[in-house]
Amino acid sequence: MKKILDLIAEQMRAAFEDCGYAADYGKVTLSNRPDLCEYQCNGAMAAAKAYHKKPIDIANDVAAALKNRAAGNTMAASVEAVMPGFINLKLSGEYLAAYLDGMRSEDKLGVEECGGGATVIVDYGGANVAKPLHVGHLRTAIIGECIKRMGNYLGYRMVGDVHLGDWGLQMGLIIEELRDRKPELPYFHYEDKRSADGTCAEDFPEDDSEEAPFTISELEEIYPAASAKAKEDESFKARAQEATFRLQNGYPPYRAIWRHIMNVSLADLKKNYGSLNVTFDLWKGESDAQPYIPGLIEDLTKRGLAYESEGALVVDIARPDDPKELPPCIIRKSDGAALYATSDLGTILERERDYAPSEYIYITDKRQELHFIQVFRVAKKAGYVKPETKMTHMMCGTMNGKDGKPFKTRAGGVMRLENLIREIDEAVYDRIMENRTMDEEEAGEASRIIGLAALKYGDLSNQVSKDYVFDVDRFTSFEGNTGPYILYTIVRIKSILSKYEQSVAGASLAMKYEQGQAACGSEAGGKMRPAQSAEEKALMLKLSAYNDVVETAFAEKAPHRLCQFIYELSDAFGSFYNTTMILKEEDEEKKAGYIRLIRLVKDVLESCIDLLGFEAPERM
RNA sequence: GAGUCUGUAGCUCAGCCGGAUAGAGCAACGGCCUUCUAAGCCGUGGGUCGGGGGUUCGAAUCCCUUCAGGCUCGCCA
Repeated sequence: MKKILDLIAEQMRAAFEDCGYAADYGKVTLSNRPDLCEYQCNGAMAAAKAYHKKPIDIANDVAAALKNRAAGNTMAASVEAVMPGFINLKLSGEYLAAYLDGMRSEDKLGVEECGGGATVIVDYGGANVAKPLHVGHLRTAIIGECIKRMGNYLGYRMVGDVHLGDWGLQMGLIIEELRDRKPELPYFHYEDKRSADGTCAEDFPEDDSEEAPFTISELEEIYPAASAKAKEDESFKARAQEATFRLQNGYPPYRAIWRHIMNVSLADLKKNYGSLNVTFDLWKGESDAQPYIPGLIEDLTKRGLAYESEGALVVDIARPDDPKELPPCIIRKSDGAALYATSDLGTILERERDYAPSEYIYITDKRQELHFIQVFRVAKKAGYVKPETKMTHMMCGTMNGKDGKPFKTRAGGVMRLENLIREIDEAVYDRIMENRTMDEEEAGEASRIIGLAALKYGDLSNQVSKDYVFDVDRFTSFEGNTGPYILYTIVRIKSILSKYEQSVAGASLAMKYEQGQAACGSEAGGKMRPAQSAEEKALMLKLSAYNDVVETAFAEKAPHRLCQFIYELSDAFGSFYNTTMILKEEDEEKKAGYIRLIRLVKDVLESCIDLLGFEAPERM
């Protein structure tokens, strides 16, 4: 469906042309003075200078022309020119009701699929293997999931990749720490067995079926211990580097350990991301890029793009118009090892081969800005990515505590994601139990759903690029502009709808037998009615902006716009609900109209929270 | 030092490709439940949009300058 603002603007542009002005001045926006009008056009003031006329004269002319045109259709209820030159417009109730009927009849409630099936890679998550997810992973996961869902909804083919950190020194550290702790493990007796009988008796199965001889809890404890040890113990660090080197060169026992670590860690990561309602299409990692790296380096070197500098192999990426000269991108360290940028470039080669996406979206902490400038420029310069392919780096602000500094636990450590989630769920649970009569099981289930909404909405309602204050107390207080408030709105609507359906079902049981499914929700076939009150009109106007909001939120990569919209929609519903007794309405046709309206509100809200990545409970 | 981002009510944030009286929420205060979930609704108070200059009919929004804070600045990821 066309966006309602565009439909109005079409008329407005035509009206400007009717009066001999350029159509461009006919831009229409939502009114910022709801007390005066619903939509406004400021074009007359902009046109005043170009045409050497008084703004109000132009506005008057155009308003008259618009009324003239409007005679042939039902769009506007009122059009007026106001000093100094605003053109104010109110929509007719019939027109608005018909527009909402259009939304009701479409699968996506009026949202057009503008994506055309174009493939977009979304690289978010960035979890490290064998390390627990912590709050630093929260934003990118939540935002990435939302971007992916919005894109899919709009008809893009979004491919989400977690892109694990699975190939660095951390693996060597774990291997050596494991050797110190459990020297009896077969990985560390590969040569013994081999020399004993001359064959690889203790070869390690290539499949991943064999159970790993350690648990995720052990791994999570091993890594920090090993990391600390490496800082103090040079020989340990050297061993870890050697182990890393051997792993990367395919030493079978270490490959086996690596696979086992991956299995254990992946299962845990999937569980944790799952509890956030975050899923990935691809569970690729840095290790998958390794096969591309030798060819990459050879290619860049052969073509003269990469050269030796201070012992490292680098590619220049500076441009003359940069405000500051940017350092070159290092693709091979002086010790010969590849690094972050190399791995990301290798990954791009693989993605070009497998997907040839029309856009890349990387979602990371903003501190990685320089890294992605470098990688993007090298990829474009070398022609690995087509010039027209968009490469976007969404830079997330930091999640701070109430003190304005990066979020920490009370003890001062890094907060594990699962602990954070548990803390929120428990706060929600307490809240439910103190206010509501709900059995413990249902409350437990509800607290997970509501807690996730509180967490995600609290994050997504802030601008992506800005730092924001994460305040558990505030997020779990659930008043005002919060996720639970949105859920509460949905739950209240659901409650009314189910009561209505019960009454309809009771009244028309006989009819139901005859007409099959038609009886229940018999209001569905009817038409939306023009608003009967200011509150109802405001609610309908807000609803009509849905397709515009979704499109804008994705185009601007701005989930907070979606949050703002559903808050305003919930707010408009709240006012309507408070002034209109829906089920007590005696006029059945009027009541059915209310039901049609609030059902659409519910559908839009549910659709939005699905895009944001959470859901509503049945009761709360 | 250079680059970059941020600065809006006591607190947390919208608004920023120029438009009418700068908006919400929290906190404070006052109303509204024998009526569809009061996690709600209605209302009151609260602002030199960091400061200064400029462009414009018109600036929180654009430009310059200044102050304060964050982040980044070649071999970590």
